[in-house]
Order: sequence, then structure tokens, then C-alpha cells
Amino acid sequence: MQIGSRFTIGVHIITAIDYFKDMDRVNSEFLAGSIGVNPVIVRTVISSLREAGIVQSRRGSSGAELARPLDGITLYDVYKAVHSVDEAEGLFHFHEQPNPDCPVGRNIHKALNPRLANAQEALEDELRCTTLAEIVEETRQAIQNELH
Amino acid sequence: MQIGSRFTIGVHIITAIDYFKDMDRVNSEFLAGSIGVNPVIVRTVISSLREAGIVQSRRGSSGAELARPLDGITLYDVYKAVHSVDEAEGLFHFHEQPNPDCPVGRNIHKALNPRLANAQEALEDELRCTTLAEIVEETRQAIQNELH
DNA sequence: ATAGTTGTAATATATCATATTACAACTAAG
DNA sequence: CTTAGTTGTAATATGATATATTACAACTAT
Repeated sequence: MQIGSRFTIGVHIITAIDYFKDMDRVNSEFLAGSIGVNPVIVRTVISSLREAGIVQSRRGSSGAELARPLDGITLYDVYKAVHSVDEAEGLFHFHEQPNPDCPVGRNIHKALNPRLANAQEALEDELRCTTLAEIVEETRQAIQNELH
Repeated sequence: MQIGSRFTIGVHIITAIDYFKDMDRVNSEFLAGSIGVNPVIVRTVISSLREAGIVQSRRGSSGAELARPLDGITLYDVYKAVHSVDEAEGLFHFHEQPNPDCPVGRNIHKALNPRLANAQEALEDELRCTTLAEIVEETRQAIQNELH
């Protein structure tokens, strides 16, 4: 069980938009080529990022742009934007039909749910610690280091 | 995208084994009734817990028992035992074919992977903070509180 | 006008979790 | 030692969901 790749695709998109902004026409086909997925997937993820106010894009006009500075975007923002995880359901899937006629069945969630929420929050807090500015900067440095 | 219910099923199993150990014959059918899933799923999860040294069970002999004290079992132990998440793959699914001919495509994982690992570790560390002794105790208290 | 792109729906495919069926291996009780 | 009942596990089916693909109207820029 894994968190879907739309999250890392979203990070890749933002990084590529910034990196290539002065060099190429960064449209969905170009991005799809860099990421290695279908252009429609790219457009779908971009739509999510647009709805979250992270990037700008519109019909007919080729290419996407960032809607706010890179240091104002965290990994958590991207994670939430692409809704890799359903907000209401939470990260952990609790078995859905514990028996209400069983004392354990109807009470265990009271003990377990707060712990699952804490674990999910720990993950999200960690994602909030990194901005896309850091990701882009480190990617640029990695590219520089290739030259040696 | 969610972490599968085998994890919470595992916690439910351990809690029920302890709670009912002096009252009922806690076999896979009984547990399946309490949890609300198929008995074979219960037996599969118990197999995982047995391989992790958390419970004891064997062919023919009805019922499972705990293999070690409840305060020596953490939520993380259960989480790992049922392999809700593949060890090698990690919690986050990185898109699999970033373009090696693109500088961003072949370098972004260097910047992103450590952050994803940190987030996963934060989640797991939080799961290590809770023992099954706490879960069982709180479940017992919740059952007690029902009487008022 | 025209060529090219986006947004989005519809559909297909792939993957994986859970459900179900089936049964040999085994235990315990009589 | 026979029998009823359970476990471990394989095989298969079902269901849910993520990603891929096709298609095209809406739109932009030239």
C-alpha cells in the first residue's frame, strides 16, 4: 500500500516549471516527457495544483507558471493539493464493520483513532518542513555536480 | 489512497485475544465476527503476526495467544508485521520513469527522496510511541464507561 | 482563420486489497 | 484411534482505485 505517485509528479512539475521557465515552452507534453507519464495525467495534476493556488494555467494558453514564490509552497501543500489521501477518510483505512454487538468491536476505535490521527499528523508536519524552494535548489545543485 | 485495513485488523485481533482470553474460545471465526471480515483474512493477519513473534497459533489447535506481553508490542510492530507497506518501496510511490535525458528528471529524486524518507520515519516513530497495552487498557475503560 | 494547447469527460487497463472457496494438515477430545 | 473441528494456505473471484488512453470542445495567440 503506497501513497500514489501524483504527489511526486506534482513536485516534479513545479520543479520543472521553475527550472525550464526561461529555456523551453513548458507545456503538458514537455512535462510528460520529463516525468515519464501521460500528458493527461500532467494536466490533471496541474488542475489540482491550480485549484490550490500553486500554479497558473488556462485553456489554449501554452505552459504553466507558478502562482506564488517557491518558498511559499511546502511539500504538504502539494500533497494536499493532489489529494493523494482523502481528507475525510484519513491516511489509515480502519476496517469498516466492527461488530457493534461486541464490546471490543464497538469500542476499539475510541482507543485507536487518536493514535492514527497523531501518526498522520506527524507525517504531515514533516512534509510542512520542506519548501519547494529547497527542492528546486538541491535539484539545481545536483545538476551542477553532474558536470564534475 | 490509504494504508490497508489489515493494520487496524491486526490491532483488533490482539486486543480481542487479550480481552476474551478467559471468556471465550478466540478462534478465527469468533474474531472474524467481532471484526466484521472474512475468517480467512483473520487467519492471514494472524499468520503475519505469528511470523513477527507477536502471537502464537498452530494448525488444528483452536485459538491464538499472545507471544509476548502487551507492553512489549507497539503499533509500529503490528504495522510492520502485516506489511501494509512494502519495506523496499517505501510509503510514497515515486513515479517510476523520470526521463534520464532530462536534468530535472534524473536529479529530482536526490532532493526529494530524503524528505519522503523523513516523513515516513516521522509516521513510524509516532506509531512506536503507543503500546498495545495502552490500546487494550483504553478499550477496557471505554467498555466500562458504557455502563453509565 | 489557423495551428496548437488546455480542461475534462469517458473509457480502458493494471494493480492490489479483500472476499470466498476449498482442502490438506493437524489437534484435541472422547 | 476415530472423529469433529480448526488452522494454514493456495487458488480464484470480486471490487476499488490509480494510471493510461482516446477524444474533443473551449480557448489562445499568431
